[in-house]
Amino acid sequence: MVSKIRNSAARRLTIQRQLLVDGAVTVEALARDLGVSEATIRRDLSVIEQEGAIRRTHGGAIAEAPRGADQAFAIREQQDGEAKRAIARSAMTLIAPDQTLLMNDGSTNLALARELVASRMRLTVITPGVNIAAYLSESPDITVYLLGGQLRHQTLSTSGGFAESMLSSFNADIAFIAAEGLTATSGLTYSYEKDAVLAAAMNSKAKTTIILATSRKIGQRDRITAFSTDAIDLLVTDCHDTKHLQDLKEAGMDVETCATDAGTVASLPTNQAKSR
Amino acid sequence: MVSKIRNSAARRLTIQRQLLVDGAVTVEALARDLGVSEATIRRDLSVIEQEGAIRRTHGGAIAEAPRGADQAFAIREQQDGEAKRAIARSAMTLIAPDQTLLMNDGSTNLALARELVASRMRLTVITPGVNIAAYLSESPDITVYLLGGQLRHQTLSTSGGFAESMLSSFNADIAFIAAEGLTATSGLTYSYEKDAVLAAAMNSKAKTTIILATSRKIGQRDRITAFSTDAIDLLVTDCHDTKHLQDLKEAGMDVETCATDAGTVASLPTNQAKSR
DNA sequence: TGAGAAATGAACAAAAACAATCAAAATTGT
DNA sequence: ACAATTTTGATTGTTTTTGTTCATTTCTCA
Repeated sequence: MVSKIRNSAARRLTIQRQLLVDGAVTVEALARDLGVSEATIRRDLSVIEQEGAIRRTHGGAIAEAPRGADQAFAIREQQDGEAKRAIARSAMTLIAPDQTLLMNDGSTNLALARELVASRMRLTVITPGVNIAAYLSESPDITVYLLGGQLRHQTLSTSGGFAESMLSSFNADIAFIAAEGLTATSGLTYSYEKDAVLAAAMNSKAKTTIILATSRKIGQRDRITAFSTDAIDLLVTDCHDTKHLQDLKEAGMDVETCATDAGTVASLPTNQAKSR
Repeated sequence: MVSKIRNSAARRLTIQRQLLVDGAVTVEALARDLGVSEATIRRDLSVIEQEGAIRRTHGGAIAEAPRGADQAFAIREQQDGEAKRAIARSAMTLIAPDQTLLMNDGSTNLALARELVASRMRLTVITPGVNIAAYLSESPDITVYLLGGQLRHQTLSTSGGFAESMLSSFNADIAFIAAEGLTATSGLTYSYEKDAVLAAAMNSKAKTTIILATSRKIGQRDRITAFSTDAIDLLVTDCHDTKHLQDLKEAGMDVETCATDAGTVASLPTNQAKSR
């Protein structure tokens, strides 16, 4: 789908970028997307491997786990990368220039961050996610406020009283909230209390609340409910499971489903996903 | 598409602009779009390369300072890395387990963060620096509080009212403050107002204030003074310039100088992983 | 565990891009 | 307007990159 890239260095940068985003690439997909032969891709991967930062595998390559301060820059979606991109692109249509957005932590919101930067829109974003904030701050068009608080190293995001108190100063147009679980009866749920509390606070500080959830999250119910479905203005998802969607619609929720362009990242090599 | 540009300087500007936007260009496309021969484009690229900012490649060129996600791969090796490590190791001797530390942004404090993680000491650290916080959060022994606020992309650190107000809740044992400039008469100085204000706030919230400064910073005076020398409990530096040090000592400051020579480094058993 | 499929690396030939050179065209200074 | 200088485009031989083929290795799954 990407235009043919005939510049070897630029092509390698493209590969590295995709590795950052998806964490893994396949020789086959790269050769198809970049319009070159698989041999060329293999040679590229070898070069990139020399420079560190990736590890070659059969069928492709995976990004090395970023260490130390570089974690903050690593934009990576472990799974459903294509679905998350599709959701993010769909969500982009809801955003107007000069708006103020809230975004909580989560890989779907990372995907949205990429689209925000690409859009060159002037925006203000408030987020507890360190990697979302670091990514967004690279754009001269986006003003980023990072919510303070204790840093959880698993997610590299802040939460707790400091974050909530700082959040209370803001008034946003849209809150983009990435779900951990969403059901018609239990609403939006998380497995950590502080995530749920912060999500609820975000909901109350934005005119519009939009939930982003891959099909994996729909029907999932975690321990703590952040808020119920009637607080949700819109759900953007790639889920096409009619049963679940029907339930959610009957709970009074608007739902926007987006197509994930099939074929693209159809088959990632299976054995390498859990490398650490 | 583009009308034929007959002015070489204007054409080069067009090329540079496209490099800025797209990150990469190809000789073929430029020759077609600008209506000149490929040889001309190659000459243009060579000229632009001389001025820096781009790197020539087969097939075209790419922007030298890769933007966006690519920065993650380019871990900038910092100036005076050896001196900063030596200062950080020296500062480590001043820290006891279970203390609460304040650390402002700056590469010397990043070096200190490495030592903190390596030490396996139980600590609490409060910092506005995103990369310092991300680095420290790797350690299970360190509790990290990230100060909230607007994120400056040059330094990837927060500052401003939110950070100060959050900071006011903490009471720390030691504030490690990385200097931008330090002189006996003007005290600790910064080029940005908000950095200076935050440094002053840190000073007031810690029992002990320790300044970390490489020799490059000593004698340097920037626009804004954070606080004067009498607020400083100790200066840790690699500077051996007797004149400057004498001035600072006369201003009532304790000074600890550390050796940076390779010999000293070898004798110390710090085997930090230096992971890359 | 083993057969079959997929992916890999090496070798080589084709294609693309390159630098160097030189002459034509354009620009500049007088 | 004219000569000097710079810029440009075409041609050449050379270098780099790419695609293809094929023997070998690795993976899959029955």
